[in-house]
Formats: sequence, C-alpha cells, structure tokens
Amino acid sequence: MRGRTRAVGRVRIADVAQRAGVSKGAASFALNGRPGVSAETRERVLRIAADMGWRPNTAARALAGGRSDTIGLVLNRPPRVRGVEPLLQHYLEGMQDELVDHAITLRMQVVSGHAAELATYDQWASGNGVDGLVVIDLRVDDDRPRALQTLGLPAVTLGDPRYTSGLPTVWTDDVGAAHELVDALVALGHRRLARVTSGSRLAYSRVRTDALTEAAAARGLPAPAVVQSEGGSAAAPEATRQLLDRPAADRPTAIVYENDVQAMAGTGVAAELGLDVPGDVSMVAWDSSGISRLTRPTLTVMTRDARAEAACAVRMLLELVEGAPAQQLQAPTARLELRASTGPAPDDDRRRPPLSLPGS
Amino acid sequence: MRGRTRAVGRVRIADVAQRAGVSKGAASFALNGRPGVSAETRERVLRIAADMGWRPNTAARALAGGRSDTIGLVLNRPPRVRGVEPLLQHYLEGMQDELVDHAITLRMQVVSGHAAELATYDQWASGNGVDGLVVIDLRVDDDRPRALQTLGLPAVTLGDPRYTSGLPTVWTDDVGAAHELVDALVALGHRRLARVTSGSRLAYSRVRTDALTEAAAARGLPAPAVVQSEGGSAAAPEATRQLLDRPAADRPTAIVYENDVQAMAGTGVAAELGLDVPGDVSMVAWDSSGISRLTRPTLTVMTRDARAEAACAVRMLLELVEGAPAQQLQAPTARLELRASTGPAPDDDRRRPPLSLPGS
DNA sequence: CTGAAAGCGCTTACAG
DNA sequence: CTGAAAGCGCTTACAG
Repeated sequence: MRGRTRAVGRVRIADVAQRAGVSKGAASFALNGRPGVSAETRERVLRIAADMGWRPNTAARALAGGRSDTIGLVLNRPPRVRGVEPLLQHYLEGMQDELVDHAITLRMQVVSGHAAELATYDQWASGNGVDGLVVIDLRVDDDRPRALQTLGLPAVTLGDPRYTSGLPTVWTDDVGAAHELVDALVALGHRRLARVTSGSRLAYSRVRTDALTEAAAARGLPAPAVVQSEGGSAAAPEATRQLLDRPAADRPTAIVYENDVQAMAGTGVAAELGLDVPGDVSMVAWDSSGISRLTRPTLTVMTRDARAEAACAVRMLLELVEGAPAQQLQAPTARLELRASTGPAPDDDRRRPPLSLPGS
Repeated sequence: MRGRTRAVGRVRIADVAQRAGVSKGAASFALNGRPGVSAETRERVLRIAADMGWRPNTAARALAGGRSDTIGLVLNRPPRVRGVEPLLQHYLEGMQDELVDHAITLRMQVVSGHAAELATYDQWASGNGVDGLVVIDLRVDDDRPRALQTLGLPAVTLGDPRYTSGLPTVWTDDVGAAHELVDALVALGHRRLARVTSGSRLAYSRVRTDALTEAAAARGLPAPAVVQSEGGSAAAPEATRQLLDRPAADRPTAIVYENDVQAMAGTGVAAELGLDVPGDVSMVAWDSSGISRLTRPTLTVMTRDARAEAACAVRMLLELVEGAPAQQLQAPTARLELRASTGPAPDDDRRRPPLSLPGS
C-alpha cells in the first residue's frame, strides 16, 4: 500500500527541467529564485512548472538542506492544563491567517516537559523539519531562546522583550496597559485591587502582575493581593474564593483576571458568596476569547488583537527565514473596554481614609 | 546558516549500524521492527541506538517511502469563521492527548477552499508527508472520503457513518441523544421547539436537526423551527432574534443551539427582548466548551467527551497505519445535563391543545 | 538471516 | 550563465 510506488502523474523537478531543456540544477535555481540563471530561462522554467503542476517534495527538499515550507510550534503543557485557553486560541487563529496565504504548513508537537521540548527542537533542527519556530508561553527563566540560538533555528516569540533574551518578538506594552487599567479603577473609587494570575513563572503574567503592583503604588494604593491560579481556568474559582471570603473591609473591590473564562468563573463564585458584581466587587479580564459581550454581566476586558499579533509574528518569522534582520515589533497596547462587570467601588471604601500612603 | 552542515553530533543510522557491527539495512530492519533480523541482533541494535541517542530523520524516512511519524489535519474554513470553536477545540486537545504519548507530529494546514484542501492531500500523499489523516467538518455531500481512498491515504473521521462513505470513523449516536433531549423537553411541557444550526451542509449539524425533527414528530409536536447560523457564533444572535421576535403564541419555548457560545449569545438576545430564561424560553447547547457551569444562568448542555473521541480517532488512525482493519467505533452517546437555562414551558403553552397531531 | 547497492527528489558546491 | 555529479539519511528489493 505504501512503499516505493510513486504517486501516478507526480511531476518531479527533473521532468520540469527536461521539458524546459535545462539541467535539474538550473531548474532548481529558477524555482527557488536564486541567482545563476538568466531571466528568460527562469521565467520559462517557472511557467512550465506551473503548467505541469509541479510542487516541491517537502521531504526531499528538507533532506537536501533546503526550505521545508513548514514552521514549528511546540506546546509544552501538563495534561491537566492542555486546554486551548483564550490566548492560545487567538494565537492559533492568527498563525493560521498568515500561513494560509503562504502555503506554509504548521508542524505542531505536543510534549510534556521541558526536556522533551528541547529534544524536539534538536530533532527539527538536524532534520530540517521546520524552517523556523514560533515560541510561546515564555517563562521568566526561559532557556529556550539561548538553546534555539545554539541550534541556529530561526525563531520568533510573542512577549515582552525583557524576557525574550534577544529573540525577535512581537509584543505589547502591558505596563502601559496596567497603568490605564489602574487609573480607570481608581477613577471608580477602587483602592483594594486583587490579581488572579495564570502562573507565577509565565513571563506575560509576571509582567502584568508587576505592572499592576507598580501602578497601584504610584497611585498610592495598597499592594494588590496576588493569587496564583495555576492549572488553568479550573483553579480560578478557588483563587476567587480565597480573595472574597473575608470581611468587607479586607476584601478587594476589584479583581483583575488573566482571561475572561477565569473572570466568568470568578463572577459565579461572587454570586455564590452573595456578592453583587459590580456592586460589591468589580471584575476585569485581561485576555478575552470574544465572549465578554455574551456573559451576564458583560465583562470589562483589556482588548488587544492577539490574533493579529500572532499573524505578525509568523510574517516576521518568514522574513527572518528569508534572511531579514531580527526585530522587536511593538503591537498596539491593550485598551480598556468597560462593560457591566465593573462599576463604582462600594461606598464604604470611599468614606474611609487610604489604607496606606504612596511609596510602597 | 542553513545548508549542508550537519548538526553537530547528530547520529545517523549508519553510525548505529557500524557500532553494532551490522549493515545499514539490517539496522533499519531492527529499528523498524521488521522481520529479517535475529532477536539478539535486533535487541543489540535497539540498545545501541538508544545509547547513541539515535532518532530517525523524518525527511529521509519520508523520502525513502517509510513512516513519517506525522499525521495531517486540514482546516478548510473561510477566514471569517476561522475561529477555534468549542468542538474543534476539544478535537485539537484530544488529538494532542494521543500524539504526545506516541511522539507523533501533527501537520496542520489551513486552506481556504475545497480545491486547496484536495491539493494538500495530493501533495502529502505523493511526498509521504503524513502517515495518515484525521478528517473533520464532514459535510453531507463530502467527496473527500472517496478522494482519500483514491490517494491511498489512511484516514479516520469523526462523524455519523451515514455520511462517511465508508471511511473509518469515531461517532456518537446523536439520534438517540436527540430523542432523550426531546423527551426531557416534553416532560417540561415544551411543545414549540426551535433549532439553531451551524450550517446546513455540515453532516453532524444535519444529523442533529433531522433527529430533533423526527423526535418531535414522534412525540406529536409540531416541526421545530430551524434557523441556520452560518458564519460561526457571530450569527447566533441574529438567528435567535428571528426566532424570538414574534408573538408569544408563535414563539418557541425551547431553543437548541449547536454549542454553548451560541447559546450564551442567544440568552443575551432573549434578555434584550425582555424575555426570561428559562421562564419564557429554555436554552440548550449541544456542544460545550466547558463554560456551561460559568454562565448566568448556567447552561443546560448535551454532554459528551469530544476530546476522548478525537484521541480515539488518532489511536485508530495509528493502528490503521500499522495495518489494522478499518472500523467504525461508536463512542458513548451524549447525555443531557440539566442546568438553569431550562425549565418548565410557560403556562400558556400547557393550557392550549396540541398544535398538531402525531405523524408529521 | 545478512550485505551491498540502488533509489526516493531535491540542493549545492564544483567545473566548465 | 549552465551541466554533471555528489550527497542529504533513510528504506527496500535483490543477491547471497
């Protein structure tokens, strides 16, 4: 069934070369846009290849050391959080947007563990399995940028340059966004903020938490309570309970979640505890999966175009593969979109004096 | 930067063979579990390969006509519905679950258009780019099963056998599920059902709609109103408005959506129209992304393990590649999980005589 | 049961 | 600017 029977009618580069009256090598040069062949020859070869329906054999190309027209993505997640959460969903969509226009394949490998991830990169590098990589889920102590540099594999990441170790990146200014968010909450009378994070070692999570803390300090607010919700959105209810299950004077009046699924879960917990959203506590989601208008109450979110960012990262990667220089591209900063889950802080919060003074 | 420099320290099958004192061919046989080599030789080769850290070069293997340790998935979706909707999300997760255990790569190609999809299959088949395929989004008039048979590409699909043209499949009995659902709605006093579908040509959507219609007829209910919501969840609000924006006597008292995102959107529209869920209208989602417990009201859903189904499909595919016979595997039928979005039909509906008699 | 050889389709130095 | 040849790492008939 498999084996060495060539698919019927499959046209090889040798067929194109013969028909064009040139050598295989010349045809290859023409087809790959390399110098060493006259303009008219190139054009003829191209036309004949199109006529005959030639398409490169990816395996042969890869084996010979050429382009594989494939980019790689490794997903390293423990099974229990292997869900496709909102941000990854947008990233996948954005990558698809760009790939479909370039007839590029996405090679996706799921691994459980850091060692397995590096082994995958090693194998891809040595087998020309991919032309380049998109690296996501950057951590604060990530050694993948360095490993990839050693392997000589072009790679682009999505995340704040301070954690990318020089890897080309598409990023957004979450620090600026955090300040806008805190300003808006302060304007609503909030002083006791809280933050539910996806994981303490995820770079983007860290950047946001740090920025929120700084912004709060700059406005003279007490340091936001920070609760880790490792293990995906499933842990968000527990994190929320931890924050809300205390006397009103201690309770945060606004919680900032990593994404809207977490915020929905948190809103449910608030209801269970007899708290009104936004009457008693305001809820904000940073990343949105697009359901923020559909929830009751509708969710206030930090909006940015993660999908476009991922598309942009892929474009950058393809250019990088072509030899373009590495860059750090800043995408538009997230903007606050106010909806029904946020409102003025509860009255008691406004009547009391600040709990602490500026300058943490 | 790229080119013919072999990655440092990369061990080839020839290195393994030399160290084991056998020919390359013998080593290949041993490594691939084929007959033609003694048990002790095989074991020695295997041990040495492991010691030396040998891993197959995928491209070389593919080119020589062997296993590529890759399975393919083509996503053919117009850009505007290129979102990762709940069902696809579960499928991706389930495929990942199975792939990670087998060190298999997923080759994913996004295309826009049927012709491009078939061209991709053709290229993969002729280049040994994949060992097999998972085919999703089966349509009622799908010619992909036949095309794949012609290409000789092993493939497994997810969907009702009546639309798979003999392709091996993992499927669930949506007809049985529809009957359970209608029974439950009838028990709550509902008589005017409605159905919002993902698309009239999607096989699973068609099966469900037909089954709901049959089940309604069997219970003596009028035929459910059916509204297409092509273009993803974005169209669900419009579809819902169409159903609910009529006099109470004409209005459905229960709407069955394709997934929970649609149902959330529909619930929002009901609120806009001043209708209470479930007081005036009950809402049911067929596929759930896991947020059905988080919405307000919580959503009644048809629960099944789509993730496990996808994992099972991949397992079947890998066995098929190994030469196992094709099969049709029936996964557990979806069960109804009643939550707050469904309740007794509005009173006026019970007081009136049936609108029609059994036997559509 | 094993070895030596050809071949998969392409790219790329190397001569002309 | 072009041709002829070697080689990428593997698999698989074909002889022994």
